Amino acid sequence: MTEKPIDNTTRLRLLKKAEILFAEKGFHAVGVREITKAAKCNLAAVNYHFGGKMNLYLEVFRSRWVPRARRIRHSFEEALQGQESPFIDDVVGALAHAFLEGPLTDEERRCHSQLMYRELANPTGALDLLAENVMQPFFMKLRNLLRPHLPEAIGDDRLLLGIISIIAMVIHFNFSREAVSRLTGRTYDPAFKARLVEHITEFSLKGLGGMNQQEQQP
Amino acid sequence: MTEKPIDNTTRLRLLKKAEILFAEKGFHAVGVREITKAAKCNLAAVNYHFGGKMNLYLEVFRSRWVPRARRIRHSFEEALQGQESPFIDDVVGALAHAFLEGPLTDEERRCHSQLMYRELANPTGALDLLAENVMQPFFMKLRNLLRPHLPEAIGDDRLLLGIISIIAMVIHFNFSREAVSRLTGRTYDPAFKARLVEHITEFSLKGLGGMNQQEQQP
DNA sequence: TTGATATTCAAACGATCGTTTGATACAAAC
DNA sequence: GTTTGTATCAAACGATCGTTTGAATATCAA
Repeated sequence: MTEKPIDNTTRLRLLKKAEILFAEKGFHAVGVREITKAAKCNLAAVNYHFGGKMNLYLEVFRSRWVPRARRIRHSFEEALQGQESPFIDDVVGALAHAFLEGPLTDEERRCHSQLMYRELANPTGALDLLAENVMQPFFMKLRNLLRPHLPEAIGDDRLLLGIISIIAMVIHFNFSREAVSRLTGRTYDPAFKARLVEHITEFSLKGLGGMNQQEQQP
Repeated sequence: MTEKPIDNTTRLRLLKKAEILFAEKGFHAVGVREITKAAKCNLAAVNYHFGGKMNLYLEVFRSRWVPRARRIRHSFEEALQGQESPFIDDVVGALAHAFLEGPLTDEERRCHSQLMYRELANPTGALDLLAENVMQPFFMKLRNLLRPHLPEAIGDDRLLLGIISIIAMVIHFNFSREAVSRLTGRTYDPAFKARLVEHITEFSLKGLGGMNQQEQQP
């Protein structure tokens, strides 16, 4: 399957609507009837085109989520274009920007992070796909970018924890929007998002950079 | 309902098993039959004692999740015992400790964070309960604790973002254990948890403290 | 023991789930 | 026109869902 880039309309409509619904409600909370109704096609279309609800779910990740993750990563790398060994603040800034503002529309971003977090919370097999093909390589890339600018005393594990922390913030501010909005009293308009990027960059920069001022690990 | 602290065994067994299953699989993915089978009672017991699956779910949060959140908070405040105005690193350290090591067993902690994150991802009405009665007051408490030690130039919003970032790390390291383990190659044994507490404290401390060295917000 | 109340149980309820079926419409190839 | 293969459709499938029912059982005061 997935030999050619078929732009079958029904198939594509199903993927688009399914992605939105899966992101909004989660795999189990969405019915096939709800998806096909949203995609304006027949109930049997899911089984005809994908061979089942679960396969549709996996295909959403394969053909929609992963490419979008690549777009984010490209945006990140483009922001660092040319620089072979960019400064830390450039790296962190580009990272926060790519995720919170980046190349995606707001709807896409919401969809994207919701799908990922649901999969983190409820691994269904798609997690393996994400972890191995997207997250792992990205983390390694980040480590290699940050490594040259940090004291050698900072072990790889230490650096890795720092990176995970940054990602944790990016994810959290992206994902728990409702909680964040409730606490800060602000909506996710461009101004607030810019504010968040600034904050994450600042906070992470200090958090990372300050690590060498601490006493060495025994 | 919930007039007296009845220790009805069936009721309690249902709550305990339901909590574990809801945490593991999420509300929609768990059936009433699965719960009653785990609790070794009749299928109709859920409706008899709680009046429905959803009410059971809400009661899990009311009578199990919230009290545990209180225990965490008590542990946090106890770690700062006596000190009217503790240092920042004490506050942050106590915070990370309370969540990652704290008073809960490992199973309880897993259960606790999974339930919360599922509710953040899929608000079902329990979120209101959590946000208003637990999260909001806790965040205000943190703000008041940290405020005296930070330059006045740091606005409340800035401080709030910092706190949210810390919580984001705590949640993330607690919640996405599988992903973290995969990336770091370490299991969540006591040594690694202590390492995480140390890291979060360090990272947050620098992140917070460094904020005043940045240029002022226009 | 009796009567009243609270709890448990097997069985079935209607609704909805994901999936399958077989007929039908439509296209290009022969 | 006929054939062949793809796509869509209404309808129904069996399974499972949360919930209800009514009888059986346990508990305990009078």
